[in-house]
Amino acid sequence: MATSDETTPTERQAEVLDVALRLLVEEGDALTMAAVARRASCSKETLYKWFGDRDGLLTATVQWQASKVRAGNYDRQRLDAATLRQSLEGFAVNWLSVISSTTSIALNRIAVSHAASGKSNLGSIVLANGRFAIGERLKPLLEAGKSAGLLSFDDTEEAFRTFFGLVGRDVQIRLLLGDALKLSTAAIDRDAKRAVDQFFTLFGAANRPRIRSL
Amino acid sequence: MATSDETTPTERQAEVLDVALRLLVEEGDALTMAAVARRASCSKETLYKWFGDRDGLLTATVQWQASKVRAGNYDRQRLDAATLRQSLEGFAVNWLSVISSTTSIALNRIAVSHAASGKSNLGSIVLANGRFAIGERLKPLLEAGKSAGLLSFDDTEEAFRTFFGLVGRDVQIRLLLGDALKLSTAAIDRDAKRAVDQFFTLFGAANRPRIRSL
DNA sequence: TTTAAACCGTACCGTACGTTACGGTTCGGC
DNA sequence: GCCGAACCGTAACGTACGGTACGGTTTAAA
Repeated sequence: MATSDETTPTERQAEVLDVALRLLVEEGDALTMAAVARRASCSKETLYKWFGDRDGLLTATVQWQASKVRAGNYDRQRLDAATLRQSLEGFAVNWLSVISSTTSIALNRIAVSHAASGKSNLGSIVLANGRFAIGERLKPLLEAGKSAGLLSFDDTEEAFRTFFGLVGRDVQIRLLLGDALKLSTAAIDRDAKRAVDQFFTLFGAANRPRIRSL
Repeated sequence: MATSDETTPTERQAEVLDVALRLLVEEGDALTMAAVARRASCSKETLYKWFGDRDGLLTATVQWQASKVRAGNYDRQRLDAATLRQSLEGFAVNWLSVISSTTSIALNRIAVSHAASGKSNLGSIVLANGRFAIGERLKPLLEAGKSAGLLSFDDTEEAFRTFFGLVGRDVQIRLLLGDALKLSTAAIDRDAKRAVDQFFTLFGAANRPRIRSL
């Protein structure tokens, strides 16, 4: 399940991976080894030496992007209602920003295509660094909120999945399918607040806040 | 935006499209014209005559599947709370069943891949017959619920998108990325009820029901 | 200065597949 | 029974691209 044996690339390799990433965003799966070599000013022979084959290059590229995104966990000291709300909004803003970025869209598309023929594990890599990574980072916060008497739920995983749904809604599938949905940072902030409000309405403990009106 | 000029296929063409559909589910985008011809016992020449090129065949196949799925709209007479809840649960069950079906997964994957290179409009077709079709069918029900004093919201579209998020959560993206998520009909029923409960908690009018506990 | 490894650029090979061409067969209309 | 349209099966063409080979160049250690 973990993203195993991803050895950190050298500086030159990182350059190549950045080129591959850019090309992946521009051309999607139509990316060719020749194009990467040309743009990165390296030989195809080197590409094959470093990454084995095309799948290896794609895998390394996806992992390279993932390694750039890992955000630090929120530490939870002095967790009051305001802090919890703020942290949740932070997660929501971050997630919406990620899934609406051209990079995420391109990578998810590649991973989805490859998940079809099971010929590589790009799907699990993206899943592990996206949906599941954010889950593992968010769940401690939810449980802290529960311990602090701010939230109420039985199953942390279920609570998280609902949060996930309230935040993402139809955004990711629409973007993946090519809908020209535009998310300004203002819209993202608004959506994040709305999602957190709704989450508190559903899972806020005892004295239900209802601060903002819908 | 509409799925234009989809002329209904002849019986023989429908056979071929069914073969293509089956092949698409089995092999994803690795489907070849030769494979379709072989399996459908028709000549490649005929395929090209009927569908123009590979993209034409894929497009026709996606539209063919879409034409099979169109469900009738729910008519809303005597709309009380129980009926509304039941209708919403019906929508949720239906939607979860669709997105977790192998056919939907395969078609969405194809559409996502093709949306990358913008070389066809499979993405918009799938979107129009999935996310947007269900939206157009559900929104009248939501508005009827509002008129009947059972629901309370300002923006129907926003209310629908929240419903969409509560129902689908992380299911579709996980399945598209190859996660081995299994949804039994029992689990679908449970999820549908949970989503509708949550929806009523968020948008139920005035005297908030809270029938089921979470 | 020599030398070997790493690497660049380019040419080359093999193959898969979209697309076209064509001979043979079926079938409905006359 | 004759004809042409539609269609089947197969063969052939062209090309794009993954993968390999190789000569020339840089780099750095000995």
